[in-house]
Amino acid sequence: MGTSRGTKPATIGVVAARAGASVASVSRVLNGDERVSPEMRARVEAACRETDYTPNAAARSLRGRTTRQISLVVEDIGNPAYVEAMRSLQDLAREHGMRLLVESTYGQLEEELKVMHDLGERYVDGVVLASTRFADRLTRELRNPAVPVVVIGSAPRDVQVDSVGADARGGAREAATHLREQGCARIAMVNGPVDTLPATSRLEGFRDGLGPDADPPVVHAEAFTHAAGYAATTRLLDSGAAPEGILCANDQLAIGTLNACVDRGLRVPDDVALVGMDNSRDAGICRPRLTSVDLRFADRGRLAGQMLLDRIQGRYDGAPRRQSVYTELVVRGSSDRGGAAA
Amino acid sequence: MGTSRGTKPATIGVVAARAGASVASVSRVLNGDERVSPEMRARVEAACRETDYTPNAAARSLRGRTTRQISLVVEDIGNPAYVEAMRSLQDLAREHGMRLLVESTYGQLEEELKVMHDLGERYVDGVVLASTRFADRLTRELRNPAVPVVVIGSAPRDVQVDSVGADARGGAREAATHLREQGCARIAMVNGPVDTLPATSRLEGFRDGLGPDADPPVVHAEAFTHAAGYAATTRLLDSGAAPEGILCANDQLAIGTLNACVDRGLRVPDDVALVGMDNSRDAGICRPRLTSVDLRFADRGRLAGQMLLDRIQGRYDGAPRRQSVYTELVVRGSSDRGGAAA
DNA sequence: CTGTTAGCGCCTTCAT
DNA sequence: ATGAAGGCGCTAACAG
Repeated sequence: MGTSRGTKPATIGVVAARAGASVASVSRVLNGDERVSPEMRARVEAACRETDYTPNAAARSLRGRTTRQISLVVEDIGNPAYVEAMRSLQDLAREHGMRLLVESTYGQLEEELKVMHDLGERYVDGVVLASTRFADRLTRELRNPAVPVVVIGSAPRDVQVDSVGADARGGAREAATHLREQGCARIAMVNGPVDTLPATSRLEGFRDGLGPDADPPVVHAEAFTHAAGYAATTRLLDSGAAPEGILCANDQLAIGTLNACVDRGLRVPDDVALVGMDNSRDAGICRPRLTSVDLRFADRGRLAGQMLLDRIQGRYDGAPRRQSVYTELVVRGSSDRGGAAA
Repeated sequence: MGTSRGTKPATIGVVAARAGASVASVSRVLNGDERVSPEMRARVEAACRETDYTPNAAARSLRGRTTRQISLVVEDIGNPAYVEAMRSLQDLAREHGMRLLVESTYGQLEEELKVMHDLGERYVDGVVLASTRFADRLTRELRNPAVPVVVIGSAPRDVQVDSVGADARGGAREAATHLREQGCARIAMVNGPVDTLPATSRLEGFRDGLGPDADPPVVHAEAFTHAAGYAATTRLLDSGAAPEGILCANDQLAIGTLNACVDRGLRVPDDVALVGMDNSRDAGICRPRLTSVDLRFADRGRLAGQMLLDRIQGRYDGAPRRQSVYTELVVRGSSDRGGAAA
């Protein structure tokens, strides 16, 4: 026979009738308008309770042209770094009575384009975009989005959009330097897919750290995942490189690299020292723990959300702002050949 | 000066004007109604393109009383098992032109209540709920939800709601039996928080597997997290239990347990064999790899989504349906004392 | 095949 | 302090 969901929800009109008031008064009470007598307020509130009234989000959105929803678009929600950004963003949204939608595009340009295009439907008030492959088409799409957009990560220089970057290049440089200081003779890099922005900047930083004369082996993984890191490292080791230190472009790759090394009987950090990037949750759950460059995704998620709210709530309406956070090398056991850290 | 977002989006009215048609015709074209002449269709489509028209989601929702959004409510989005459910659910949603909202409640009853209450706003067409602590109040709330709800996990017997369970008790039993077969003399359990449903059923299964005469040590972690698993295991080992096998109530706890063992110099699986539950991504990223009971969260996410769509799209309107999936023990290195598996 | 129109539920001037 | 009424953008009758 079906559930009792048949009883359709009360509207503001029903509440008004029940309270012997006008819809306007009910609306005022609902929205905390001062200009209502205490008795009226009491009657309306009682009526709301009695009718189990809840405002209709669609009607409010249509009328108020605001949805109280924001969206986070990431490439792969399996990546713990994005999960951290998501979490802080969700907390922020909640503090402001907003909801968070999550779209995972799996690095498919088509998906990202579709998501950005759908923004025209205005089902969200704004978007935080964490994308690694800014193709030309997406760039163009971003020139005039229907709602505010804030990018987490490196936005191309010619794209005019708010962004919260991190000095990944500097972080990679520091990591490479650290590996040298640990006495690693040959240092290699397990990088991300060639066509991604992070791969570019992190490789630059890696080379910065090793100096212009070095010609270090670099392999590119097919994705920023454990499996891809494992496969890429296998290729690297099979090539006979025999590195004493490896910088991985993110922690997921580093975990894959760690496992590849372990499975070959290499001792970490004695035979080979490892450094990852992101300092995500992954870094603490392996043994040895992973040295990693903290790219502060949680902070950046919140910062991005704040910039977005500035736009949404009209507090800021100027030229695109580019924020950048400091990065920090967190040394743990995977690279500590002195023997101090765990 | 601000961006060019000032140009407000075209409505169906301007498209109609531009095409020299009525709004009805435009609406028909938009919705694939057959009863329009090819010329009309062409004109309207051109006008849509020229005006860069995109339908307004709020107006459609208000009119059609459907939002094309569903929501996933989980306790902790940091748990990879939920991430898997989320992923498959998002894929399903996308296939049906729907969007997914994610709410992470961190096990706060207040948050869950609020989320369930907000459903009255009808900002989503339905909800998939993955909750571990069904308090009485939530149970009551669930008695008459504003939109369809499907539960992933064990719904209490007296709650009338669609659900997709897994035979966790049977899985735990199988895991305990497996540990016995591996020759573990003393077997302990690192369980989840006492007041959670999974903790109960998994403990039952664990006891089933060890037999009625056993009185195994059981510690309860404060949460289903790595850190809590580490802490609980430390307590267990400090108590002098010296188990040769440990069943952990989920993979996150198991990772924590693994690290606690490693940090104490215990060899896994030789000194102590470990089994987790969920068979999430975590199980494959540690060394040794984690033996785990597959609770099939990805499958269950999709199944839950399908049951939800059945309700939303009116294909099913009967009594609550309870599905349950089989579980499967996946043996890996952490418990393999024979020496076969990796 | 095409157009006109009512109304989804709400907020907000504008009057009183 | 309260009420009446228009309209947000769209779809689905209903009329022609």
